[in-house]
Amino acid sequence: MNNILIVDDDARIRGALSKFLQAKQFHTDVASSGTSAIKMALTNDYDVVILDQMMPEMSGTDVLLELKKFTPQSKVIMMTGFGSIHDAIEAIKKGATEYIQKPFDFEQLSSLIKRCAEEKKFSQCLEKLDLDFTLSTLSNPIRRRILKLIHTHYGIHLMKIASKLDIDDHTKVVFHLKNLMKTGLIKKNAQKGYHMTKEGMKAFNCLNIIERHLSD
Amino acid sequence: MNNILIVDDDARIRGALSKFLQAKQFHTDVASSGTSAIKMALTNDYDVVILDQMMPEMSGTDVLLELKKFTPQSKVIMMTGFGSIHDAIEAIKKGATEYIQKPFDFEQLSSLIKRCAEEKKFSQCLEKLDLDFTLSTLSNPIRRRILKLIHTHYGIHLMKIASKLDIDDHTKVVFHLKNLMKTGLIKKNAQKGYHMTKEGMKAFNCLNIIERHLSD
DNA sequence: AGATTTTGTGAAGGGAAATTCACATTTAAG
DNA sequence: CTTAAATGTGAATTTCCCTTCACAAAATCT
Repeated sequence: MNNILIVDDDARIRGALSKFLQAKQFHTDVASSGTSAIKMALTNDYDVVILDQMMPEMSGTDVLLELKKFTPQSKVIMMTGFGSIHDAIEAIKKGATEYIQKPFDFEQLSSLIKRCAEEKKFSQCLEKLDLDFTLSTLSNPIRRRILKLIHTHYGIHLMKIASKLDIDDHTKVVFHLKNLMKTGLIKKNAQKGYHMTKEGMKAFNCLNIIERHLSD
Repeated sequence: MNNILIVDDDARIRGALSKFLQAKQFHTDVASSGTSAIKMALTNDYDVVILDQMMPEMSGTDVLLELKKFTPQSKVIMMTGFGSIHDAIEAIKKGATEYIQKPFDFEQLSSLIKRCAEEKKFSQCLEKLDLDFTLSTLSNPIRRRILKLIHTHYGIHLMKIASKLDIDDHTKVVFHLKNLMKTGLIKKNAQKGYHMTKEGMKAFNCLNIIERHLSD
């Protein structure tokens, strides 16, 4: 079920679009102005926003820019007037995902929405992959300790890590080191010393942020 | 194996203490001045620092204050001169974990160290519990989505969450909600609506910070 | 009151993560 | 060169997280 926001000053279009898309199993909200659209987008997290270019007060482009600021993850389809190719290109440049020229076939819009929703789902997956990896890596206390150790002891070796962590079975440490390497947070040099990567530093900073944040 | 740092300007005491404690299976480093002690503490993460009160340049108290700034997790035992109860009390007030009056029985110091090391292990457990819980809670993408949802929709109800997340089996959502409640990130009001706690807000902010951090 | 929806519990099962063990290879030391 | 220490691999096992299912209690609707 996708959340759609329809923004148009023309009540007839709003109504017709809303009805049609609901029949297509989308969940739709409507807004009659740019300001109300932004308010709704702030609290409701829409997958796709369908935006009329020509509106009094705020133009579609203005609304688009605001939406990109506050809810950049939402996909935006801009509805432009017939023949205004220029407007359409401008909208895409400013971050709209798609555009459609009035008057248009509702079926055409529907497939456009589907494509946008798919795209959104996909880009979310990509983002979440990183976050998932980082968080699940850091959620293990042993790996956190290893990361800290490697941070303070550049090029530290396996057995040194094991002894510092009071772990008898070195293969256990190997397991977590592999894990950290697989996620790209640390690397091993030719002398088999472990050191952090750029990503590792990022993750390490994240850890510090969390620790500071949670302990105040 | 505990890491101990011995700080004393008197070489004889340093040597004797070091030898004695090594025989007791502690790992010991020595420093002859406050400044070198601080440098070592910054890179080595000692469990217990044994600190002489009377030293040229930096007094033990000065060193103590610096240590508390940079490595607050280390426990500090202050060695004070005979009869200077006042110094001892001041040291404790300023954050020393224990004190011992010169001249002292080495065995006595050894048991003091053991106690400190235990205490450190314990306090670390407490800290890490929170961090562990929070991180492992946040490492699950469903729980992250629930947290976001509850953030934007104060007092949202179970089925609403399930439908927003496109999850058919509500018991799955219940599972994660319980999880979030157990870690104290969210609570349920009398009307069975879910809302965030202070801790939840903290965690939520952490998440946002991390997301920004990882995506740049 | 009866039906339906919402909310909740507990047990069973799948599967990934982590630990342990047995053993191989490489490197360093005497 | 021999020995010992350090490093590494793969399989077996355990543990823990998550999902699913069957079902029950509570709240809401008609």
